[in-house]
Amino acid sequence: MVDIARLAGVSTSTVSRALSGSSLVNDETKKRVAELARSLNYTINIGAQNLRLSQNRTIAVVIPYDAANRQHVSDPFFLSMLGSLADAITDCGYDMLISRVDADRLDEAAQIYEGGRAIGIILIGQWQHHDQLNDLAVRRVPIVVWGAQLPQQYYCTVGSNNVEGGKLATEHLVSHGRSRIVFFGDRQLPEVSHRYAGYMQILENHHIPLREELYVSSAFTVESGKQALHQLLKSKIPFDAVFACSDLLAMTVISGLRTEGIHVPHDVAVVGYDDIELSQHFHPPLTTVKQSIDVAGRTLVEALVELMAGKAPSPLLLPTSLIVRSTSA
Amino acid sequence: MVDIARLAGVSTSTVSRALSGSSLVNDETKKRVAELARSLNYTINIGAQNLRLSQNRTIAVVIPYDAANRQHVSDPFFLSMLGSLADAITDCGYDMLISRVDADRLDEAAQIYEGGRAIGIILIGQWQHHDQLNDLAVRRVPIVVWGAQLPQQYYCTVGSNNVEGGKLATEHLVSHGRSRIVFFGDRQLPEVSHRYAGYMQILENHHIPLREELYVSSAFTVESGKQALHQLLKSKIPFDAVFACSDLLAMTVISGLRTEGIHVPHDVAVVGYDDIELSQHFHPPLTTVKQSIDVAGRTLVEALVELMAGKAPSPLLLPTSLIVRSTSA
DNA sequence: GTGAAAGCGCTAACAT
DNA sequence: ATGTTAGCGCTTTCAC
Repeated sequence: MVDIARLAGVSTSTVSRALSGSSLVNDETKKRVAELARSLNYTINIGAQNLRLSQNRTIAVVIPYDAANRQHVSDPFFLSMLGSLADAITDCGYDMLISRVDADRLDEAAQIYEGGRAIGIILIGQWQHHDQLNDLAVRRVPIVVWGAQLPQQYYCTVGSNNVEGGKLATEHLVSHGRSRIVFFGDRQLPEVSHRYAGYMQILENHHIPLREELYVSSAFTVESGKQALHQLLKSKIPFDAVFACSDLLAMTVISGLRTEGIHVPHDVAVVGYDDIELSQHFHPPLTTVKQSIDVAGRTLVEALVELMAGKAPSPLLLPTSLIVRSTSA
Repeated sequence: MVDIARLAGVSTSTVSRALSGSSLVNDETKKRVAELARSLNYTINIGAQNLRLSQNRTIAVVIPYDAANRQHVSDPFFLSMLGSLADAITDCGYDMLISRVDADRLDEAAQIYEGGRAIGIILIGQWQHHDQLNDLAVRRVPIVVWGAQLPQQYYCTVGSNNVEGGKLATEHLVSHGRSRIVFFGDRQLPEVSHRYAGYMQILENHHIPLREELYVSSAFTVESGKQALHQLLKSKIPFDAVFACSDLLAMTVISGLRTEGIHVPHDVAVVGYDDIELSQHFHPPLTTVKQSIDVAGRTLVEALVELMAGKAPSPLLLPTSLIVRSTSA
């Protein structure tokens, strides 16, 4: 900037004003400065500008990871969420910083905000870290979490209506005459526990006994899904349907069943969750509970913007819908 | 920082030194400062620190978008790349900024660097923007591009060996007795054109005539794939195999063929490209050319780090391998 | 319409 | 072992 000022024969103040389009500066000077800047490939230093203005246009997206398995992001739904957020954040004129933090040290996420790295945080992956998230909210860190709404919650969540999703899937299976429905997922996770609540409710409505042995715990990975299915088959517990907590898990289950000669949907009906793009191309095309990823991304950003504006957005529940295809008919 | 200094009864310099673990400061003072900082939830302001030290630990990942279709990131391979980069960048101790820029204004990417927003750029999506990328390199912007190595190239690329990939797929199909192999993709794109070159070469080796009508142009989207397949089927051109330029496209093709009563692999063999996670769970499990996403992410980051260190890393070609499953047997 | 000067939050000589 | 001072690149009062 000093260089431009020297070359243009004006002061840095004038250059600054010219570049920001201030009306106080002579049009001719403006033009001269603009040209000089272009020819020197000069761009304003955002860090310095931010410092001076005490401002910032960066939103951080935090993805916690388990220090134990240190597994990387691979679930298609999460990945799509990243894509959706990239678009939504860009569209709102913000920059997007991606940060992975140790799930046991979520408070580190606060430093991104408190250190001025970003003006707000979107966290994907609520897992079991309710208390840590509450701590963040109490510290007044502007944070919006993708996940389930829980009692005693001080932070803002955006998530799909998991109870409804659980009901939709279960009702559909029951209405097709299935009664031994395996619930496939990890109900320790808030979102999954809500889906399980929906599942239980529908069973109760239809006076179908809830069987603990039909609950199969599995994390959101292919590996975990394979193992869980293996256990289930080995146990010889009879079942005629599976409600899987993600499409990835549903596809894993269907593949596994197929290699055992069990036919989907004839022997076992399967319903997934998420409606990732590939689900419609799977064979058989997957019946699933749709969470709209586009809406999710936009809503998360909107909620965060509100929060940063000093308002207190209430937790948001996005509608889910059942997409009936061929794995359940 | 001023506050802490006042409360600790020392100067800001001492606080700064204490916080950075300088050996010049009394252990007792250090402890006092550290405690104060913790209790106030104080974190150093990275922006100011960067400004003062003229440093920066941020790497930008740029994803160009077509202003025309403004379609968002949705290809599973790209998305996985994002995940892989997030891990690789984090592991190297850098922050990751995601930025979408208009594909026709790639020079805007330079501002991310020149404006001090990031110290280096990884660009995913070379498309047809060879010249713009060269301009960036000439401007000495540290940039590494995921894509194909082209003649007259001044920027550094990392990409899989697309010629080899094309050969692998085609050789495999030919060796299974297929001779009317549809090439499914957009050969305007550098990476795809290399795959096409490999495809042509193998046909020539086997004295199989190259037929222009077996080239089917399709972008990397489901929609585009559906349409292209529709055109192909309508044209009644006979074919006994398809080499699709992404797994997503391959799955789209297989679904489309199935609804027409065409059996894969009996009537038509299909080979995809990428080996995304879902390919093994597809039915039938997809034969495909694997690009290792983990290696890709790490390699991109390594190349960029070298580049930033002032070295001139040569374009890198990652090996590909054929994963034979059931769509081609 | 333009310049001089102060300061955003931090660090590193240079004192002491 | 600690304080004083200057300055990273920018914007903005306040003068003129």
